Amino acid sequence: MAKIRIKDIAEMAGVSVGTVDRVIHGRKNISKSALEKVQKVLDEINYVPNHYASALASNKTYHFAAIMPMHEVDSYWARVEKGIEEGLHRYSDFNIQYEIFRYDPFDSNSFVEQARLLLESKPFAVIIGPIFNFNIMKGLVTELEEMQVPYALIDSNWPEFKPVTFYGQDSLRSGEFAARIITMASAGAKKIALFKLMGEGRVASRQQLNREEGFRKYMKEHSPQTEIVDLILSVYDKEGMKHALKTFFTKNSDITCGLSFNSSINTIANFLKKEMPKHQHITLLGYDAIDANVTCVHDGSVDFLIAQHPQKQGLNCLRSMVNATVLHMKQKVEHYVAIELLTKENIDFYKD
Amino acid sequence: MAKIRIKDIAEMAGVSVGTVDRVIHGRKNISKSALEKVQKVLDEINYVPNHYASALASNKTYHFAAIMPMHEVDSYWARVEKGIEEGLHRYSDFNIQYEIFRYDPFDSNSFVEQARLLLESKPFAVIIGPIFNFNIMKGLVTELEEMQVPYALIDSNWPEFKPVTFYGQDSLRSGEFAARIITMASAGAKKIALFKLMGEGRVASRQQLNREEGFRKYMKEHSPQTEIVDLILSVYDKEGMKHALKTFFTKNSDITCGLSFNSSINTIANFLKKEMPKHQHITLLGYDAIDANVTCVHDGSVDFLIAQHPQKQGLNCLRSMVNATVLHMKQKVEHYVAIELLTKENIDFYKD
DNA sequence: TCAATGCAAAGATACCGATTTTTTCATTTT
DNA sequence: AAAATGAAAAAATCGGTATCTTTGCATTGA
Repeated sequence: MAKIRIKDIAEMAGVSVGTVDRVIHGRKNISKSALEKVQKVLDEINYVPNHYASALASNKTYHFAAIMPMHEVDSYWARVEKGIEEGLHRYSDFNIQYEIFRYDPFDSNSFVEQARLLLESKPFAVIIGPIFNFNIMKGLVTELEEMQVPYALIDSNWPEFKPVTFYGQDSLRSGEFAARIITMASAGAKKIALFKLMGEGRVASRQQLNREEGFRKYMKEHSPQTEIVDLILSVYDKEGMKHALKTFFTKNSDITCGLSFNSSINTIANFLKKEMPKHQHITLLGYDAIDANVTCVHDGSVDFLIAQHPQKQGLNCLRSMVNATVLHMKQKVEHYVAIELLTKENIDFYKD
Repeated sequence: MAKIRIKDIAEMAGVSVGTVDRVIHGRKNISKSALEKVQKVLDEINYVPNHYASALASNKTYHFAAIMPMHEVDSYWARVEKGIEEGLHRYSDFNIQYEIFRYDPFDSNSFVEQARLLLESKPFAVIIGPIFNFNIMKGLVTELEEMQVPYALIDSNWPEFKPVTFYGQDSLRSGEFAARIITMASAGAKKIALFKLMGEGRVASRQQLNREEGFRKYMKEHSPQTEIVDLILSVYDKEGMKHALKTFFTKNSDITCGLSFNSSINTIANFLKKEMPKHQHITLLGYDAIDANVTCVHDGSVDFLIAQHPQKQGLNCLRSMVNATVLHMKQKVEHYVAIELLTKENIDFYKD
C-alpha cells in the first residue's frame, strides 16, 4: 500500500490539491460542499502527510530563541547549550536561526530584562531555562502563550504551563539515590561529610537544594544514626579552602565518605591526593561527568558520579521543538531524564 | 548567509545543475574542464546538501531487512525489534519496507538458512543480530560486502567487518560493574549466590557468559575470599525448581545476596516472597528492566537491575541506518551502550 | 570532401509531495 | 453592464534527482 498523497485525496474527492490543502489546514475560502467532499475522504483514509516535503515546500525561516542561565565553560548549562547547538547543526537543512539570552540566575531583574529582549526578537519558538521565582517565569510564559509562540521548558515546569515539551530531572529522587549509594558504599559509616563548595553562584541552585533535601530525607528514614557533617567552602579562597579541609580531616579522622551536590567533588579528591596522600581511602560521590570529575573516577579518587546528561537533554529538547513546530509531528510532552550512576567500571560507556 | 544550493553552484561554475549533480555524485560523462570548474567552486564554498530534499527527489523504495534471534515476548530481542519498528514508524515518510528473518540462536544451520532467505530478498540494507560462530557471521557479511549492501551490527562486531553502524554492549565490563555493586551492597558477605536459570535457550548466551567472566574477574581481584555458590535451575520444571531453591536456602542459610546474569532474577525474588517470607532479606541483582523485574524492584524484593536499553538500541540502530543510507549523512560507527544501574530510587526515570 | 552516424557531454525539464501564489471563472453587488 | 468578491483550479516553488533532449565533435562511407 503506497502512501496516500494530497494529490490522491484531491482525485478521490474530485477537487484540486489546493482545496485539499485548505481543508487540511483549516484555511478560509472553502465552500461547504468542497469541505464535505474532502472531509469524507479524509475520514475514510488515514492520511499522514510527508512532514519533510511539507517543511521543504513552506520554505520558511524559523527564529528560535533560548533563555538560559549564564555559565562558565563546561558547566551544566554550557553543556545544555552545546546539546542545543548540536541539534541545530543536525537540523541545518531547515532554515533555523538561533539566538540565546543569558541571565544571571540569582537576579530576577536580569531574567526579566533578557525575557524582554527575547520577546522583542519576535521568536518563532522559545526554549526556557529555569528561574527560581514562579511569578517571573509565569510572566514570560503568559506573554508567549498570548503571542501563540510555542515554548519548551528545561528543568522547571508547572501544571498550568503548556509547553510543547519539557525536559526535567527529579532532583529530590536523585538525592535519595545518592544517599542509598553512599550508605551502601560506606557500610556502617557513622559520619558522612557533605561538602558545599560555593562558586560563582553565591547560593546553591534549586537543583542542589532539592538533591540535599532528598538526601537528608533518605538518611532520616533509613539511617538516622548517621551523622551528616557539613563543610562549607569557597572556591575563590584557595588557601583558605586548603586550610579548612586540613583542619576538617584532622578533626574528623573517622570520616570515611563524603559527597557534594554539585560538580566540584574533584576539588576534594584532588586535595586528598595532593595534601593528604597517606590518609585512608575516602569514598566520594559527586555530580556531573565533567572532565575533571571523570579523571578522578578513572584514578579511583572519586568512586561515584551521578550524571544527568545535560547535553543529551539540550539536544533532545531542540529535537522535540523542531519535530513539533517545523515538522508538525506529535510529541510526548514530559521527559524525565535518567538518573545515572557512573563508576570506574561503566564510565567509559557514558557519552553525553 | 543563506544556504548554497546546487543551482547557486551551477551559476558560479557556469554550468548547469545537471553537471553539478554529476560531479557531486561522481557519475560518468563529465569533461575534465567541467569537473575542474565545479570542483573549484566546491573547494571554495562549504556545500552541504539538503538531505531531506534529496531523499524526496530520489523517490526510492528501500527494502530493509533484519536477521535476529528468535525470542519470546518481552525478551531482549523482542525489545530490540520493537525499537526498530518504532524507528520505522518515525521514518515512515521515506518509503521503507521491512522484513525480518529470525533464527534459532543455538542452531547455526538456522542462521545460514535465514541468511540465505535474507539475501534472496535483495535487501537495500541489513541489520544483523549476533551469532556465536564467527565464520558463519563472516559468510553473511562477506556476501553483503560483495553485493555492496550496507549493514548494521547489533551486539557483535569484529575488526575486519565494516558495518555502517555498530551498537553493542561490553558485557565483560557489565559483569565487573555487577560485581562491584553486589559486593558493596552486601558489605562483608562471605558467600554470593549465582543463580543460573536456563530457559528455552538450552545454553547461556555469549552475553551471559561474558558477564559471568567479568564478574568472576572482579571478585578474584577485589574480594578473593568471597565464595561464589552456583545454583543451576531449569524454568521448565517448576516444582523441581521450588524444591531446589528450598534446599539451597536451607543449606546456605548464611547467604545474604545473589545475582543472575539474565532477566530471570524475578523468579528468585518471587520464590522468596512466596515460599520463604520469613527469611532475612536477600540482596538481589539481575539484568534487564522487563516488567516482571521492575515490579520486584518496586516492592523491594530485587535491589538492583542492570539495564542496557534494548529498545533504544534498536531505535538508534535503525536511525543510524536511515541517516547513513537514505539521507546520506555521516555517522559515527561504534556505539557502546551505557551500562545503567536501576534501583527503587531511579527506576521510574528509566524509559526504554 | 561532405553528409551521415555515433557517442560523450551538458543543458533543459519533469518530478518528488507538499505549500503558496496566480489565474480563472462564476456570482454578487453597484 | 461593469466592478467587486469568493471559490477553486492551475501553476510556480522548495532543493534535489533523473530522464530526456540537444549540442558538439570525431569517425565513417560515398
